[in-house]
Amino acid sequence: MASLQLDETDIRLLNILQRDGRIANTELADEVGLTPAPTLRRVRRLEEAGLIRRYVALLDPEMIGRGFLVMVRVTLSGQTKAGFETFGEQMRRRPEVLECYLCLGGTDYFLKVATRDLMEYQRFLVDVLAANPLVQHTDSILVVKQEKQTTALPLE
Amino acid sequence: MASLQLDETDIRLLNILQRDGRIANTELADEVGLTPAPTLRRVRRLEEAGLIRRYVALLDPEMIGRGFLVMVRVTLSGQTKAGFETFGEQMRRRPEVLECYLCLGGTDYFLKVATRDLMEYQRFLVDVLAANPLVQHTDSILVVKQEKQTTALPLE
DNA sequence: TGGTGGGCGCAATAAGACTGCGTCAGGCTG
DNA sequence: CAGCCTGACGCAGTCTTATTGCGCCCACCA
Repeated sequence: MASLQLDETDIRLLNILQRDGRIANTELADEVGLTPAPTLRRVRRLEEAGLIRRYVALLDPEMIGRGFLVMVRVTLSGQTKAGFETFGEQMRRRPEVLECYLCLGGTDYFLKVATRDLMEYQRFLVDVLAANPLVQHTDSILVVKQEKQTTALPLE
Repeated sequence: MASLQLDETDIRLLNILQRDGRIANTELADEVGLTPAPTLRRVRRLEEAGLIRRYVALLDPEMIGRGFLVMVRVTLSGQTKAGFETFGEQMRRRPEVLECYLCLGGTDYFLKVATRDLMEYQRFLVDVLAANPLVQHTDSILVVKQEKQTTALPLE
């Protein structure tokens, strides 16, 4: 895939869209100093190239009962291919697991889990992780305060 | 704030918008079986209540040179209020730090860092964390594979 | 210096976003 | 039980955006 040459304007478009994914094209055009037509063509080009992967709405975790955030380090009992595949698939199915990474560095898997509160997390820990024969050990890191949380990737 | 009663339709709207934040209101209306007018009114209500916090574009990390992901556990040298505030502020300013949490569980801070590659991460580790007098110890967990990564929170 | 490709703005059309208004169903009150 | 009130829906009309064809211009190449 051609890595797609990005100019100054493309970068500004991407930064704006990372901040406000639903901005009207006309306003987007104003902000970058172009007319709507070429602005839209640029955005479409970025979407089609796959550089813009998708647009999403971000909800308030507190308001929907997902304000309790925990980072979990998981060590599997054996490092087998089937074990890895199974565990990954299991996590993919769990709605409270927002992120699941296979890792290096003394930990097999790393999870970001969102629940309503400690009690609900405890249930997840006991019923899903501890009860899982693939899991040998876990280490839960409870989030007390979110200093920073962004989906916007820095460009250049 | 009234916790805002959500019915079946609201939940469907939220799930759709978490998946596609830029869907046209007319199409959204079709998907939930309403006409565009009340659909738009519901969405506005969810936005104004703060339940929908914002809309964003998600970019492809690989394509913009941010494909190398590391989870970092950071222990500060002293647990002082000023130290915590300073460190949090410093991380907020670093573009490669996507997330920064103050934590319980044997770790003071937890970071999610995105760089181009190992070399760039190493620079961050050495120049930003190791060189920081507030930092006593760090533990880097390199992500090898992303099994799951979503911004969509499960509803009810 | 004429040829060429890429990207821009213009302008017209189609599509979607908004909003005022009348209607209807459910819950509550006299 | 009938009338009242509230909330939410769909209809229509208006206004704003999105989308696309087209001609123009500039930079680069031969």
